[in-house]
Amino acid sequence: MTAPPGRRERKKAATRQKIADTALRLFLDRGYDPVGIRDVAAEADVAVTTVFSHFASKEALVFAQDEDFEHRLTRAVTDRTGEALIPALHREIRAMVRHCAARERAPIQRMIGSSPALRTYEDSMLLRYADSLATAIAADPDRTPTTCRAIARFVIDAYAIARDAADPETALDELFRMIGAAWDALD
Amino acid sequence: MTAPPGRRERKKAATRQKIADTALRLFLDRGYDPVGIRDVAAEADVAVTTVFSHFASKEALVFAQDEDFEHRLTRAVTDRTGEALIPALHREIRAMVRHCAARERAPIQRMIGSSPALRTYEDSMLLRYADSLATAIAADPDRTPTTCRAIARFVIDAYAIARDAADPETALDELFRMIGAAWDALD
DNA sequence: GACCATAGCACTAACGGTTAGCTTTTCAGC
DNA sequence: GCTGAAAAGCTAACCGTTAGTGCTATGGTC
Repeated sequence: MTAPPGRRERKKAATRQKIADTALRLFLDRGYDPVGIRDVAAEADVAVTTVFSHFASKEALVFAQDEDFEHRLTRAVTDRTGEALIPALHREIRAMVRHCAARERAPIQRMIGSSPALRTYEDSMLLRYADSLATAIAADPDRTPTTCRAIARFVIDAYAIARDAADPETALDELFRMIGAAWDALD
Repeated sequence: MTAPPGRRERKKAATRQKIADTALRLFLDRGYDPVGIRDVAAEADVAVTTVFSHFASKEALVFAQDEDFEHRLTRAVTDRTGEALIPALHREIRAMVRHCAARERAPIQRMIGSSPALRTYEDSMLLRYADSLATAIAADPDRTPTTCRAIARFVIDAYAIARDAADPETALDELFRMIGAAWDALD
């Protein structure tokens, strides 16, 4: 994908990574709210403006690694060969749920759950994913825009609900049974 | 409900109303972003801290009137006598969509639509409504928590999607056909 | 190898939403 | 009227975020 990264881009990526790592370390160590942007910048040895040139907001620092979720979701729709839409999405969402339930993610999830700002940010992030997903689904000309938006949001809902459930995978199966029924009701 | 309001509470309510009215007037007049909290406070002739003692944030000023939506939704579930769940919710959401599509609301909707901060705030507000609604639905012991949360979020999705559709009422009918199918799939 | 356009970063200073700390006013009940 | 508490006020700050400006290193071009 990136044949000759070039020194400049490598340095840029390194700076970005250093900022993200430092921020996550400080957040997990002292808590999200008590650590200020100025603290992160000082610890990463960059200027405050540099932090904001790499990340749009303080909350974005926490979700720096989750940015490919959006692409994975849309590719799960566009790249499928013959497979039906709902099962493909089911599979992808299951992988995402598993990834977030990994043991190493537990402290991060706890931090997100205990900060209203982070929760709100994640919710709006997921809504943006739903919009992208709806666009991808709408490539099928048989479905109305309303239907596509609905399925997209239902799928995102399923992710959010299953992740917080006691038994995520079982809950996800149940949720996708509902989504499948909703999808099939459009004849 | 509130037998003797009392002078103190009347004055408090009046102050709150004055702040909300002033804010909405200034926002619609000069735009949401350009008008600061200090402008609103000065124009309403109160202190900045008084504004924040009545409203949790600047965005909340815009949605001061929509606070009974949450109660209307939960009551639509708890107060129904024999009526099935989904039709009752369909009726209530239709009323809410109609209310928001009223001619007098157009400038406000336009303002909300053109401000990312307001859009995000409304989205998180709707998610809170979904949580309340899920709790109300969960009063029926036959349904799992996961199912209740799913239906609640689907219903809120339907509201959000229908409101932005070209033909809101037709879209809402289609969306509730999907929700009904999802609901019936749980046997 | 020298030259230049540009991207990345730094620094200062500010803006705007939000809150803390504390005083003053206003109402309700005795 | 007196008192305790709620409401409102004032000041001053905190913190995320941005504008403005300039410096430096890098990559492409001659």
